[in-house]
Amino acid sequence: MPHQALVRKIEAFETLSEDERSALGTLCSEIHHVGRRHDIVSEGERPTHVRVVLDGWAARHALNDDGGRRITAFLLPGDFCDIHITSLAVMDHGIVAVTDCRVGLIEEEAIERVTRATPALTMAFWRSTLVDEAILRQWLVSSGRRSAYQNIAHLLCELHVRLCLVHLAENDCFTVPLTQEDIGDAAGLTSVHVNRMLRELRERGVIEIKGSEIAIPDVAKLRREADFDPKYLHLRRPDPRC
Amino acid sequence: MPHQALVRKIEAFETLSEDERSALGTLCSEIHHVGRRHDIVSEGERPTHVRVVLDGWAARHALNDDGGRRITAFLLPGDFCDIHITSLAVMDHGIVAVTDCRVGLIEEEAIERVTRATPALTMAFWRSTLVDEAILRQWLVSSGRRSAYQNIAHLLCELHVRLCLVHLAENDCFTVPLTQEDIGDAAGLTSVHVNRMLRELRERGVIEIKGSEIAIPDVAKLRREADFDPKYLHLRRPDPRC
DNA sequence: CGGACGGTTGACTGAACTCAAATGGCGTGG
DNA sequence: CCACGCCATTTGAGTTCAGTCAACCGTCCG
Repeated sequence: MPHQALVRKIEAFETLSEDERSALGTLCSEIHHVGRRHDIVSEGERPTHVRVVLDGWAARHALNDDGGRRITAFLLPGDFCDIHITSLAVMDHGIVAVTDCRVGLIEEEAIERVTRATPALTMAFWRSTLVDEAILRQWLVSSGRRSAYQNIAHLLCELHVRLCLVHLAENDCFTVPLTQEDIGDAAGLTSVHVNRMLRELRERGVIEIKGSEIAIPDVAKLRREADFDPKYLHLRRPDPRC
Repeated sequence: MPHQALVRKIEAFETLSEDERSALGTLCSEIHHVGRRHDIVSEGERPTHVRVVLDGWAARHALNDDGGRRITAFLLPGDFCDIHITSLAVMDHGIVAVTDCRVGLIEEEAIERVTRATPALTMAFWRSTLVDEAILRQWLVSSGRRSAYQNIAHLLCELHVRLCLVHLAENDCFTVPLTQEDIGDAAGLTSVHVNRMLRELRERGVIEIKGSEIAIPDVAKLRREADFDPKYLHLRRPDPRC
């Protein structure tokens, strides 16, 4: 089952036939392994392939001139790096492996071939990019108009749903292989303040942390406190687990 | 010249033939006028057309539960509302007219027809959505990793370039029909603090404000202070004016 | 065993927010 | 043409949330 996550992610948006599922399986022409903290795509690079994360976590990030780093997206198993990036432009930011990753490389024309053949996949790819944008917008709301506490709570809610989609969250419990520094760079906070907010989340009983495992004892409560409404993730059906 | 801005915007990304330019002219099936502060597309709506701003300014915005408002994008003349939105999903945010607007409505199949016929336009549309995403990422960097002063300076730099593209900035001077409240909602700040930062920008001599007219006496200096690098806007050619 | 890395905590600082009041421009209607 | 109200801008004073700096701890791994 090499592309399990990819199929599951796409099926969050569109029901696929057996043929369409196997079409997805033929997409990757090559598979790379990228070690933790190494670049999957570097800033300034001109990508020749579309990439998809098959295993592990990655992060888009931009650096600013006074040494600051901002993570602008997390890529989970099943997520495309940039489905329309090929031959278009130079990367204005980098994508780095947060954990060791298995990354699939897709020929540009393979995407065209598959989408021409199966409109459902075209739809699913489009919707997937629309959702990526919606996530960016929610991060903006979190950054400027939510408290640090809500910001992090909202991020956890988002990760919870997205991990659910690819079966990486069982019983509202999942692995978050991020350092508090990573979370801070994603939320626009310092790692010290992330630590304080995580403590508060623990003390208020809305999350439980053991190492990099996070459990959410009361999903509704966390979502209420986070001002989280999963609508923006545009899931196909209201999955009872998500 | 009804769609001047649209042609100019697209030509920032791809050189067009006369045929392609006139193909753009046939896109809109209908033109609406939307008054200032009225919705162009409302949250919860299921759009049946793609929309393009032909005249005036609009803003994407999301509201959160404690009354906060966050603008996540400004739409300038020539900008599409959402080129892939049709029939895909319910809007998870609204688009509001910042000034009186002329908005073009485009049938979904008109987009398909035009892009099938002219690959250059397909390219240009894709690149345009990639740039929209890049702008979102830069706003995230501004929000969490730049000072309020830099945040606003960066926004002004962005608007300057984008207005240049559609010939709405002559001699580094342009109209910004935003209230300080609007700017605050876009930058993730309060209008009071926006006011203070604008004063500082004025006092430091990097901008001049007269009503809603803004002049930038020294573009390089403003960009240096803002940590602004226009690379992320992926312009086709380094236009000396931008 | 020792060093590196990540997490945790405390004391202090400061940037941005809040609240409040005053100012100024502009359109409308008397 | 003035008076009025509305809206946006401007400024000050006080507050607070998140950042900074620094120390310490725990654990993993070479």
